[in-house]
Amino acid sequence: MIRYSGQTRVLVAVDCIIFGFDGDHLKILLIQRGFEPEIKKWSLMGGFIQPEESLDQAANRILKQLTGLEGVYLEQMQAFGDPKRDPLERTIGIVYFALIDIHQYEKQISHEYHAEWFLLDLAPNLIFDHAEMVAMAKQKLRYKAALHPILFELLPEKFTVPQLQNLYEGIYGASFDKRNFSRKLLSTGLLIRQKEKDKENSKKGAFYYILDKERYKNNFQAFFNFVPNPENLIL
Amino acid sequence: MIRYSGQTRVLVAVDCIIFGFDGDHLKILLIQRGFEPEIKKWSLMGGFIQPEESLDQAANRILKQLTGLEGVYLEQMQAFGDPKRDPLERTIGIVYFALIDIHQYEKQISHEYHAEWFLLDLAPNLIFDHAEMVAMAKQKLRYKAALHPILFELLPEKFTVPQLQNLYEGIYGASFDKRNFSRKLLSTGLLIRQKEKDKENSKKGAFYYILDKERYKNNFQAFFNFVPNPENLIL
DNA sequence: ACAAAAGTGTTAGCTGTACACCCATGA
DNA sequence: TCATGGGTGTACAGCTAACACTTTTGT
Repeated sequence: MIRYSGQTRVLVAVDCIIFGFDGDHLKILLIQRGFEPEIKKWSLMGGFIQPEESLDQAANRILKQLTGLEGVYLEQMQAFGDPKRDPLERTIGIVYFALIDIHQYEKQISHEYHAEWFLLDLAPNLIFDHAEMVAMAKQKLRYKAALHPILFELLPEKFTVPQLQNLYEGIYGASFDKRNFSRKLLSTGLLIRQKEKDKENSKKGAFYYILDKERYKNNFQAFFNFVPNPENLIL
Repeated sequence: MIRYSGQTRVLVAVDCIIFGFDGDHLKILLIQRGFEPEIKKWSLMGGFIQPEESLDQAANRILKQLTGLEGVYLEQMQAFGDPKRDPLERTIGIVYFALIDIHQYEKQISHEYHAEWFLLDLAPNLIFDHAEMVAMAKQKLRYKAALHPILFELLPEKFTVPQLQNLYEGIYGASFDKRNFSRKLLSTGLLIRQKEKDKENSKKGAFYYILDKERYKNNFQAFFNFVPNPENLIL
């Protein structure tokens, strides 16, 4: 087979930043690396790209290996290519970030990787440049969530407005007026109120809502303004 | 040297989408590919990553090779990794997009690559998946320019408000009210009016402005709303 | 009865947008 | 003097944000 001559070939790894929300805090799922170098240190879940798979396929495969989940929100973020980022051998790292329902994950967890959820702001030291990747993903999530309705991906199918508000408040480290929040949210027309209430978090109970998937798809690219005074936030 | 065993190494190419604005239309700079496969076909400017350079360095090198320019706006966009995207050998393509002042380029052009500017919507057929890359870059540019003041990068140091409005109108294929446009723009405080006027495009002449670089840096991450009715645009 | 969280309505200020006229100049 | 493009002000509508009270129910 003819190939390009005189060029260096390198490893390409796909790393996944997996976000989850436990009801109070935003978390990321980390694993203990199973091979040298840096064995046993905390790391993002990743893997080398295989000969016959695309980048998206690799990311989905890696996510499934760890969480058992398929069809979740997964987006390519950025490629990292410092020549020294992996001390053993040059590796280009292509980072994806995923938003999953943390409770779904708990049902299907694979224990093979010694994975653990960490509070986003209290994560342990990570190998290589993974901390930089996580920092960028956090920025990106804030940025994107301010404009597009992606945070639903972190919640179960049925969720309440106060839960969603908690999530936004957690992500932006700010508190929003609940009347304005609820009005803005419901005015998108993306939510369908259910008959049942969530009685776990209050005596009165809060109505469950589900996403109107059709409208969600159609409205995804529209600009929203889910965060009051976005110019005051550090993105 | 110890290496990761049993893994496939692949080529990594960096491809640059170079945008320019001729005063009326948004254009991209394409080259005629100089080697097989697909020799002589139109292509983005690209090159394989070298052993000791980072991705950003590679992109800057490639941009400089073609245009002679340094220090221009350059942003990593997306990695493309379909296993069959290059028929000769598997190659991961990492795409950057650059915004340059087309007139600067003309001063420093390298003729080595048979480069030509094409109207964005009338570009020729491109090799591999380059057309997909360009389509994505166009979307991304529209998206980003609606929120951040990046289009200055396409203009000379001194520019007029009508020029800038032309640029926005070209990019969004829409026409904006000049009173509202000018007010919105000047209210950002990013522009400093000069004493001279551009007399080339009108008898009365239009004041030149320059960017307040300090404020530009500080305000870059703030949200703007440069495009009226953004929800009507297809991004 | 009381504590705790859910749910809802009004107003004032601001921002976005529509719209029309005068100005400066070269031909 | 006229045609061309540059520059500006105002008014209305819609949105954002600030703000407080009632409802429900478990204990």
